[in-house]
Order: sequence, then structure tokens, then C-alpha cells
Amino acid sequence: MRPNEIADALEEMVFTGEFNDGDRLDEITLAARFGVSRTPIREALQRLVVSGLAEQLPRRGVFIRQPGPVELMQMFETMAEIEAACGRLAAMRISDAALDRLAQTNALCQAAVTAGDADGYYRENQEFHHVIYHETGNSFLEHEALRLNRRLIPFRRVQLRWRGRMGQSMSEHETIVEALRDGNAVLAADTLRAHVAVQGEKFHQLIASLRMAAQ
Amino acid sequence: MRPNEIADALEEMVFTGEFNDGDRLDEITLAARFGVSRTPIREALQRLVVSGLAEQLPRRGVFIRQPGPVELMQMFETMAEIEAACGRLAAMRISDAALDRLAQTNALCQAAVTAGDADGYYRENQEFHHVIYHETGNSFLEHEALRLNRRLIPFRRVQLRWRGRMGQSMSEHETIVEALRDGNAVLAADTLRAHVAVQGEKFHQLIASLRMAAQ
DNA sequence: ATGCAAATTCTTGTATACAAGATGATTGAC
DNA sequence: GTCAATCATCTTGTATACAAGAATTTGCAT
Repeated sequence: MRPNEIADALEEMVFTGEFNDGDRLDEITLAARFGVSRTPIREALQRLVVSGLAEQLPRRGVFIRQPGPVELMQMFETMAEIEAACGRLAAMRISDAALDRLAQTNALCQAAVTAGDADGYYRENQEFHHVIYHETGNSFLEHEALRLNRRLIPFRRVQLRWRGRMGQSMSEHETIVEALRDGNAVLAADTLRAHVAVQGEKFHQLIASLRMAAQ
Repeated sequence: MRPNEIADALEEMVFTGEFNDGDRLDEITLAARFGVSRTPIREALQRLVVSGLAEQLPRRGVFIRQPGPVELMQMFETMAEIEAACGRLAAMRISDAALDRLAQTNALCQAAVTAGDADGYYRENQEFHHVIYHETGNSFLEHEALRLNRRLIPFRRVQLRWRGRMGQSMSEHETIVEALRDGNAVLAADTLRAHVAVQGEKFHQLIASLRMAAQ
């Protein structure tokens, strides 16, 4: 197993909650677990640290760093803004083929909602957003959006299981597709922002206001 | 010298154009240069690769990856969107103290323009933007903005030396401060977006500048 | 002379040995 | 009995040795 794969495996383990916040990633244990020496483990750990999934304390070790409520809110807010930006750009550049693809994805989403298939909904929902990222025509932004999206996957999954959320999300998708078809950049951006930001915006504003006022 | 510092030093060398696109970062040479063994060099290189400043080809080595004209435009466009997002959020949350700080920074900017002090202008301009990032009250977004800002520094510096750009930039700053003071999120976002996107729209000049900077 | 192939050399990738610092345990003093 | 200091042990960090794959060079044939 190569460092890349080890890093991916570790990332996956962080995402699936196999590690808790503050857990130390012991090099020797991991080396034994993956059947390699400490060297490739250390390289994999470096990647986790740079990705922000873990924290390194000199001469102490590498520790899992799961985001707390505040940071999570901030990450969702950032994702909302990035998605809004993607919507804005996609509204100006999206192809007819991609619009069809979005409509098709939405139909599959609707079917999943009807069938109560949360995993299916989740999969098509991801596809929906990935298409929008891609249709910005900006592969750098697309990459950034995918990166943050991926980071938020475990938390988004929980989010989508909330009662009534899938249905509401569906109708937002419809609005987004219409806005993109009309080239309505502002509506596409605003709807996408709200679509992602739903749960935390007001709570976050409270926290942010309190923190700013305290200074 | 520790891997962190080595990575920072290498990053700096990439930014200052000491390396050209496609240059191979030879482990042995770097080890000799920094007076350490290959091990910490390899860890530093890992960091560069994850940061996107270099590319790793298995069994071939690590190669410097300077953005080309197209990617550079995409990065500026992304920066413009992120700055717009920062402006939007800051308009809702900025403190009076920070507004004063922005006004003060603008005054120093103006003084630098009058004195023809490009470096001073550049420094205060950076401060201006950093304050806005911070006033989003979202330290995650702030961090992302700083990261991309930093990545674009070498190209932005060139940009700011264009004839007449400093004066135009100044008047945009004034508009931004007013929008923030009024809590006008849309105007703050749109002005900031345009303020940053100028470079991308005039990409021909950027290419020319890039060639000059690379030499 | 040129093109291809084999072998040498060089570089990366991995394992291991060693150094240095941190943690925890044990022993001694109060 | 408790607290502190010192010592042992364990972990990280670095250097080096070794393995494997790439590139280059050299030699041979056309």
C-alpha cells in the first residue's frame, strides 16, 4: 500500500468517524496495521495535516481534529458562498446538455424521495451539485468546491436525513435549474446559497455577532 | 532547519520565481542546500504537493507547477468570488472599529499613491483586504481567502504596477467602505468582485507580465 | 552515421537504525 | 501519605542503508 492510498484510507477513516476528535495517530500502530514501515505512514500523516484533518504537535504526534459546532457552521457558510459563486458563473456558461443532465438528475432525485431512498437521493444530490461546479467552466473553482464538499460529506449526510429536508431540497433544486436555464445569475446564486446554508445561518450570525461584540 | 521551515522556504522560492514551471525539485540537491538529510526534504515536498504548488510523478520526482495563463485567470476569478462573499458577510457583521481601520488604511493608501510608493500601496492594500476577510466573522473563510490571496501575491504585485491601476483601485476601495458602512451587502460584494476580477479580464497583459516575472 | 537494445548509473521509495525529547513510573524526602 | 525529582521507557524526528524503477549512456548492428 502506497502513501497516497494510506492517506486516502486514513481520510476515509476520519470521515466515517472511526477516529474521534483528539485521537492520536500512532505511527507504529498504523505502520503495523497497514503492513509498512513508519516512513510511508509519516508521509500520509503529513498529507492529513496539510489537508486540515489532523493537527501536528512537535515531538508529540499527529492528532485527529474534527471540527466543532462553530467551525462546522463556518464551513457550511463558506460552502454556501462557494456554491453561490458556482451558481452565478454556471448561470452564464452552462450548456444545454448540462441543463438536461440536471433535469434528469432531479427526476432521479424525485424518484428517490418517493421511494424513501435516502442513499439514492444523496447520490443524485451530489451529482446535481457536481454538475453545477463543473459548469462554471472554472476547473480551479470546481476543484475547490469539490474539496470542501468532500470535507463536509459526513455532516451533510446527517443533515439530509432530517424530516422533510429532502422534499424542501427538491423544490430548491427545481428553482435552481430554472434560474440556470434563464441565465438568472443572481437567483441561481441566492437559491444555491440558501440551499446550502439553511440550517446554520442564523445560529452562526448569532455566534459571530457575539464574538465580534466581545472584541 | 525543520521540515515546516523548509517547506516555507521552498514555498517562498516558488513565489519569488526562483523556480520555473516544470523544474524538478531534486531531493539530494535540496538536502545538501538545507544541510539536512533527504527525509525532512521529502516531508517538505509532500506539503508543496498537497498545497498544489508542485506535482508529484511516481518514481519520477516532484516538479514545480506554476499556473499557466488559463489557470491563473481561473484563480483570479475564484479569488474575486471569494472576496465578494467576504464583502457580503462583512457588510452584515463589520464592527465600527474595523470600519475606522479601513478608512485609516485607505488614507495611507492614498498617501502612498500620492507619493508614488508602490510598495506602501501594496502593503496597505493587503491590509485592507485582510481586514475584510477578518470581518466576515468566519475564520474558516478568512483562512481560505488568505490562502488563495497568498498564492496570487506574485501575480498581484505585477498587476498593481500597471499605469493608473492604483488610482482606480483607490476609488473602488472608497466605494467598498461606503457599502460596508451602509450594510449594503450586494454593493459590497459586487464592487469587491469587480475590484479583484479586473486582472482576469485583462489576461493578455497578465500573460505578458507573467513572462517578464518568470525571467 | 543512425537507430535500437542492453547495461550502468542515478533517483525515488521504503526500511531500519539512531538521536532527542516527552511521558510516565519509581523512589526518595518531607 | 503526598509531592517532587530523577530515571526508564516510549515516541517522534532524522540519517542512512537498501530496493526498485527511470533515465542515460554505451555498444552493436544495420
